[in-house]
Amino acid sequence: MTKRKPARMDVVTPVVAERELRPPIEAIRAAAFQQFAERGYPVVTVRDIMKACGLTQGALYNHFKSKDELLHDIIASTQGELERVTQQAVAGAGDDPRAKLAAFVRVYVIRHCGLRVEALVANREISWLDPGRVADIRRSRRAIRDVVVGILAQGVDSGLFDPPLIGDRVDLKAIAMALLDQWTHVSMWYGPGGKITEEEMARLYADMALRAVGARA
Amino acid sequence: MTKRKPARMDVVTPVVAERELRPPIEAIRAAAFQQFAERGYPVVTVRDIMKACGLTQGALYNHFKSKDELLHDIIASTQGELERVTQQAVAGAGDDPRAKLAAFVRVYVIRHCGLRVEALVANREISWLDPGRVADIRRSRRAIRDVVVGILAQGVDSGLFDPPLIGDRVDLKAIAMALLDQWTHVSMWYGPGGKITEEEMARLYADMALRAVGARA
DNA sequence: ACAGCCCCTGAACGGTCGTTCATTTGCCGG
DNA sequence: CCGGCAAATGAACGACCGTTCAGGGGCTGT
Repeated sequence: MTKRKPARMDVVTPVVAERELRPPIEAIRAAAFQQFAERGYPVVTVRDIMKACGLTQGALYNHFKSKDELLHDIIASTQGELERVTQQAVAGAGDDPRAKLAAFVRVYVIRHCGLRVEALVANREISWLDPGRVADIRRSRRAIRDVVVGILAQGVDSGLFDPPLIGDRVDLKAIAMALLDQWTHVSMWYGPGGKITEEEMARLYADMALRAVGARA
Repeated sequence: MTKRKPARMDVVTPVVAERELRPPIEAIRAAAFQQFAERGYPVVTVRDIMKACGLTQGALYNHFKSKDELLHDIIASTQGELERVTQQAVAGAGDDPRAKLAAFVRVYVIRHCGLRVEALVANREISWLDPGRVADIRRSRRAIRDVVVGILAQGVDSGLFDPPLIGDRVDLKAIAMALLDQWTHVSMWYGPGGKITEEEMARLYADMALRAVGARA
């Protein structure tokens, strides 16, 4: 409702107005994020996004080449940060693969509880991307999976993990996929309103994972 | 390419032509199924679906009231059958909750490996449905979850399961959700081309589930 | 043989989409 | 104070959407 003049107001920008995402490009990103998460990329129109941040349709194209580029921008930054924080968590967890796995799960699950919106967008909306643009997202996802596979492999080699077999072989990739599916999709049903805190969720999922891979007590 | 006359051909319909899904309504369902799975409900047009089964746009409305009703028809039948086969599997597994859980996982996972398309549609496309139409789908999903919760509760009561705690309480609903997420999303990455058979997948997932809930050997 | 009916056709409708663009706005350095 | 420029406007464009409907077979029962 409040008309939004281009807004320069003062040399000292009021602190309250800080939260209004001053660079319009950030406002667009934020608005698109929320709308994509709530309703899905194909049904959210450029007009929707721009109205949500007090601009008109045409202004989008001063900042992004297309609606598609906007989505890619959003997903890529989210995915990149996920890759970064998980690798960092594992690196800071010492040598024990059990601690590494627990640290990974904790960061991953908490992130998917708290940033439900981002997780949802990144996981559900990739398919709308140009084939060319989706490649680097898939690469990042494979990289994250390989971190898990690496932890599992170390655990098996050191005799600390005793994962279930397929026939007479272990398929660490399949196990990693199964676990990641489980962790990723907390974002689909966890609500901060419930009785369980994010920290409790993280612990529950870590427990289940350690049990599933047969971690020694 | 091949023009498709209304096709009645003979009293004895050739066996080869059997596979062409004679009742057009079935052809529409099948075509819609595949297209929704591959590209997603909002971007698949009525014209796409009808062209895929050799008809024109308008013919859809001889069989369905709207595109929305078509999606609901597809999802509801898939979901209903899933509910049926899982309940049946549990009922035929005897009294031991470990056997019940294993039987449930087996049916559920194999179904999601083999009917990847259906599973994908049912799980990804509900959000496009009218709010009114989605209610019974959600009910069915809750029913399936409650079957799992029931099995877990029986296992805990009988001392055969020792699931991870949240604080000092068990939250069987959260555990059931976590497991179901894991089982559901095999449809997102399992490919029949790989080295693992559906049966092996089922066994792997059952193993992981039994471990996760702390089933006694 | 003919009526009746089911079903398909394909043009048409009203809307909305992503995107473009000429025009206007308001800030900035000098 | 002014010229330049980044950025917003909002009308316009062409395409395509879901849906409707008048018209036209070919089948079936009598």
